This record gives sequence, C-alpha cells and structure tokens, in this order.
Amino acid sequence: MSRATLRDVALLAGVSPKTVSRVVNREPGVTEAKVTAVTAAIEKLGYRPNFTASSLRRAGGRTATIGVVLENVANPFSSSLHRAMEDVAREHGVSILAGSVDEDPARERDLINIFAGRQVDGLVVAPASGNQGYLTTELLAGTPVVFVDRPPVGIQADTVVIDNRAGARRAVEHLIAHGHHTIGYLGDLRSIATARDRLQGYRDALADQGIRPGPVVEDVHTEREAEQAVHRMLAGSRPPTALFTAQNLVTIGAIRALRALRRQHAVALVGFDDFPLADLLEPGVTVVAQDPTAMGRLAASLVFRRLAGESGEPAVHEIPTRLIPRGSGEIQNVV
Amino acid sequence: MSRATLRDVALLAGVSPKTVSRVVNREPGVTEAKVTAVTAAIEKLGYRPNFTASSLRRAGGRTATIGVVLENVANPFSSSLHRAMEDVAREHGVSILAGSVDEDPARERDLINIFAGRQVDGLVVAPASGNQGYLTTELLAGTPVVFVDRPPVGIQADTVVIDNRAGARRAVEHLIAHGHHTIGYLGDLRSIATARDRLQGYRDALADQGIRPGPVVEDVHTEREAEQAVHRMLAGSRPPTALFTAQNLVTIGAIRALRALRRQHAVALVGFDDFPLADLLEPGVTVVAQDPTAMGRLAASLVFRRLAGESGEPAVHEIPTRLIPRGSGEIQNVV
DNA sequence: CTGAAAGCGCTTACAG
DNA sequence: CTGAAAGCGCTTACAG
Repeated sequence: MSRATLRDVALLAGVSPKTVSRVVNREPGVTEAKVTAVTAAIEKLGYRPNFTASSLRRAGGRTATIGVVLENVANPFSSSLHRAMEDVAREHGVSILAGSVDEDPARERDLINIFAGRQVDGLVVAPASGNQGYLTTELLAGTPVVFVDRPPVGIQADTVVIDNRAGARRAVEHLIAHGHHTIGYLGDLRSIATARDRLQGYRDALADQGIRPGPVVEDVHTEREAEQAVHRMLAGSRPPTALFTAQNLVTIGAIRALRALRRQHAVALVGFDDFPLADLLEPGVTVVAQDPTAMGRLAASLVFRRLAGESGEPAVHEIPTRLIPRGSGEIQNVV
Repeated sequence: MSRATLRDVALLAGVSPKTVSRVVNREPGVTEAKVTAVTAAIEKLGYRPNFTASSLRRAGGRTATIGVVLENVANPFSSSLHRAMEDVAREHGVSILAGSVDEDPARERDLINIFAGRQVDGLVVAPASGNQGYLTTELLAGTPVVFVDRPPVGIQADTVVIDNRAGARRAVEHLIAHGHHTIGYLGDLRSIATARDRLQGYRDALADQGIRPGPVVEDVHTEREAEQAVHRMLAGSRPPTALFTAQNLVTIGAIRALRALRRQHAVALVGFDDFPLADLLEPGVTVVAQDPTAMGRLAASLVFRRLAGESGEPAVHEIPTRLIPRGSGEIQNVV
C-alpha cells in the first residue's frame, strides 16, 4: 500500500542498500547479475526514489527546484515569464514552484519563506511594492535571487527589467509626431516603481518639445477604473486628442470607454504592454511591447549562472522595448 | 555563509535540539526563558527550518506540495486552471509545482515522475493524448490523482471535465436556429478526446435536424493552420455560411481569415472556449465558454478531499458550459 | 565489486 | 518541562 523504499528493494533483491543506490544512480561497477536483480525488484515494488531524501544527504544539497514569485500566474505577462523560465529550468533538470503575489507585500514574503523552507536552489521574484531587504538572509546563505520586471528595494541583486522610462517616452514621442499636443496619461498605482518611471517618461517627452502635460490620472489599477477615468477625462475641461495608457488593463479599459463614446477612430492611443489580439481590434492597438519571454529566459539563466559559481557584482539588465504601430497610435490630430 | 541548522540554534541557545524544535513548531510547555533564548538565536543566525527534512520524519510524511501538470502554463486556459488551484491550495497551506506538457505524452510522464520523486501529496493532471495507466502506481501508493480538462485513458480516477459533446451541440444548434444549413467544422487534433467529442456534438446537432454535415476539417492545431483551412473552405465547392470552430486558437485563426476576406460580418461563427477580448472584436465573438476557474477549484478540492481521507469510487464531474452570444453567432443566413 | 557505519536536518517515542 | 536515542530515506566516506 505504502510506497516502497530503497531498503525494501535491497531486501527483495538480496543486496545492500548501497548497491541499490548505485543502480538507481547508474553508477558504474555493479555486476550485471545484481543490476538485473535490483531492476526486477524495483519494477516489482513500483519503487520510485525519494529525491527529497537524497538531496538532504547529497553533497551541495541541491533540490533541483527553483521558486518563482509572480504577480499572478494567470495574467498573460506573468505566465509568459513563467513559461520562459520553465523552459530554461528544464534544460537544467530543474522544476519550478510558482506562486502569485497579487501586489501584496505580505504575500510576497510568505511565498518566499515557504519556498526557502522547501530548500529551493534559487529564486526569481517579480516584487510587489515595499522592501525586499529581508532577502539578504537568502543571498548571504548563498541562494541566488534574481528580480524580474521590477527592481528590488533595500537590496542589491541581479535584476532584469525593461527601460520603462525610455519606452514611455518613445510612446509619447510617437503621439507628438502625429500632431498631438494634448495627451492624456493614465497609469497604475503610484506605489509601483515601473508606473512612476512610465509617468516620468511621459513627462520627459513632453518637456523635450516644450509641450504642456495633458490630464494625468494615476492609481488606475483595474479595467473598470480606467474606463471611468477616460470618460471623465474626455468630458473634462481640456479633453485630450490622444491617450498614453501605461499598462495592459488600463489600455483595455480605455478602449472600452472610447468604444462606448464612438471615439476609437478619433482619439489616438498608445498602450504600454502588448496583449493578445491587439492587432485584431479596430483600430489595431499601437503598443510599446515588452518581451516577457526574453526577460524570463534571462532571469532564469542568471539564477543558473550563479548556481554554476559565477561571482561578481549583481547587475541590472535592461531589455529593450519595441513600439508596434497598428493603427490607434497613428491617428493624426486634425487642427 | 551556509545556512544555519536547528542544531546550530540549539548550541547557541544552550538547549537541546528537541527544545528548538518545540519552539519552532509552537508546541506548548517550554519555559518562557528558553523560548526567548531560542528565538534570539534563531534571529541571530537567520535560521529557517528545513521543511523538507522535517517532512521526511514527520508522521504521514506530507510535503504540503501538489504537482500540477498542464498543457502549457502560459496559455490562458491552463493558467486560469493553475491560478484557481493555487487559491485552493493556499487555503490548505500547500504549494504548487507546475509544469507544461505541450501535448507530448513522454513529457507528461517525465513531469509526473519528477513530481512524484519530490514526494508531492497529490497530482492534478491535464493529460496529453496517450495512456495514463502508469499512474496506477501512484494511486496504489495512496497519492491522490485528479484529471482535469480531459479524461484519462487506462485508469480510473477523479476527473473534472466539461460536457464537450453537449457544448458543441449547443453551438451548432445556435447556428441552425439562425438559418444556417451549411455549417463548416474546424477542430483540433483527432488524437485529443475532447476534439473528438466536439466533432460528435456537431454531428449530433445536424443529424437531429436532418441537415447534411458541411465541410469538416480536423487536425487543425495552430492559428495559422486554421487560417489556411478557412481560406480553402470558403473557396471550396460548398462554401459554408457559418463556422463552428472547436478550439481557441482555431477560432482566432478563423477570424483572421474572415477578416482578410472581409467576410466577418457575412459568415456566422461560434467558437468553443472563451478568450480575452472576444467581446471587443467586431463583430463580438459568440462562444461556448468553459469555466476554468470552477474546474481548477473543483479539481484541487478533490485532491484535498482525498487527502482528508474521503474514500469511495472515483467520479467524473462535468462542469456545464455556457453559450455567450456576442454577435458573430447571430449573423442570419440570408436565403 | 560490495557493503557496514555514519550522517543530512529534522521529528518521534520515550524516559526522567 | 527537557533531552538522549533512534530513525525518516537516502548518500558519503571508508574498508575490504
């Protein structure tokens, strides 16, 4: 009923536990007769080695598991990161423990404690807001920690981010180039570093051209809030002719609002973050795209490089963004 | 440098390992003075209990981890399942090891072996095609296994599926009700059980009304293939006035083809599986929607019920589908 | 080529 | 209230 152990196999095969261990780990130098006997016993008992127990004793004590802390495993950005890391991990024979933080710093800390308690060999963390200084313990204990999507606060570690400020600037320059002078900004929670950077990029682009900032709404976190914010913005005293929506869900909410007002072909829009089917909407949605696959692969690779013994100062890696024109961002301002 | 152990804490606090264990596990009956000393030592050394080691010895030997084998953690359906299971698991203090199979039976088996080797307390598997009989070992060893999305082959176990045949039938009846008599079918690999069921539902609906089946194309697995198949179908000798696309990516590929031909407002379409932004396309895409959140929650719950000792025969649970009219499925056939 | 002893970090089952 | 001994399932470090 209960699971067979290495000892059970040894007893049945009439050999010592150590010999079973040799067969299981394909160590050379075991008589063919014993290999056969052990193999038969393993088969008969349905024996599966307890990897957890072996890693407890094995030199190095690696568990061949890394912990991945994401915003939400179900959102397209997080899940693309996740998949990219899985592919890299798999090349190294490593499994992934994943969890969702939902922007909750306490949850982030809980997850990391849980993963650390399970002796993960490394961690990749897309941090919520707040401070990640508590991870110093891990780093000192030699567990590689890599941050992805957002830089950590209160700790120095390898980090993979995009250049949010430059990407946002690029988006707004694109709108300016199409004749817009009143460009509205809608962005995520100001507690999020990337949201602050994107707002800064928006301001940079306008300041550069001596253009006065348009209406700015921060702390927009859901589709619904974005929709309402756009309704208010367009009904306001200085309605923008173009919008820069600094996050995925915000972009979609804004599109819903423009649709409801039948202004989707009149008000230009560039969104930050690509999303599925953006090209199938009418107009197609112009975005500044991140490359979550590249980010995930690099983040996981950095963990493995550190595990392979690479030393040196932690570095911040910036993955470039790409502006993808699809229609909505190329709507000209008619004066 | 290296991680402190329970023994290190005991030494520093001047107590026995057992006492440290008591404090860590909040067992009652330890002098306050010793609790203080141990707590201080834990703090000083940055000690974190090795949960893996404790589960090795602990009665029951549970690892508070379940393994989740999905088609692809990055696809919206899989990742919604994943998130729903995470939420249930979290209520039980359990973490999730997740992996992607990509329709590869060998990969499925590998993943399950890896998870079993890590002593997961239970498994949720969205099986690839092929046979899952090899899981009998797990079941016999007392590890709960629950299948989700697709029924297993070669083994009896708790299963959570939708009624694919009824859902497909519903979709096609909807098209018939809008006057269509030539309804094309495009479906996924015939090696996939759900794809076969959906084709059967399509046939049921037509047979019921004495309508001759329209053009049928199976083994369409990618967006690109779907796009090409629709082009061929509409250029064929018996062009359909409506399409039933039996899977997510197939639906999207079909929409691309209709767009390219400017027939999206002329040819009716109902898709199986909902997808993000389906309501924002023009026309909105009518779908038969599954409820991955309900499926994931139920699947995870079944694992925990078994872990809690629930016995009884394994059961197949069918989650109902829902037809969501959004425009594309309500295009009337003009005769 | 093979195995007996010790130990990974922790908990169980006792004894005091 | 506290701790010494044994053991979870495996591997290391030896010895033969």
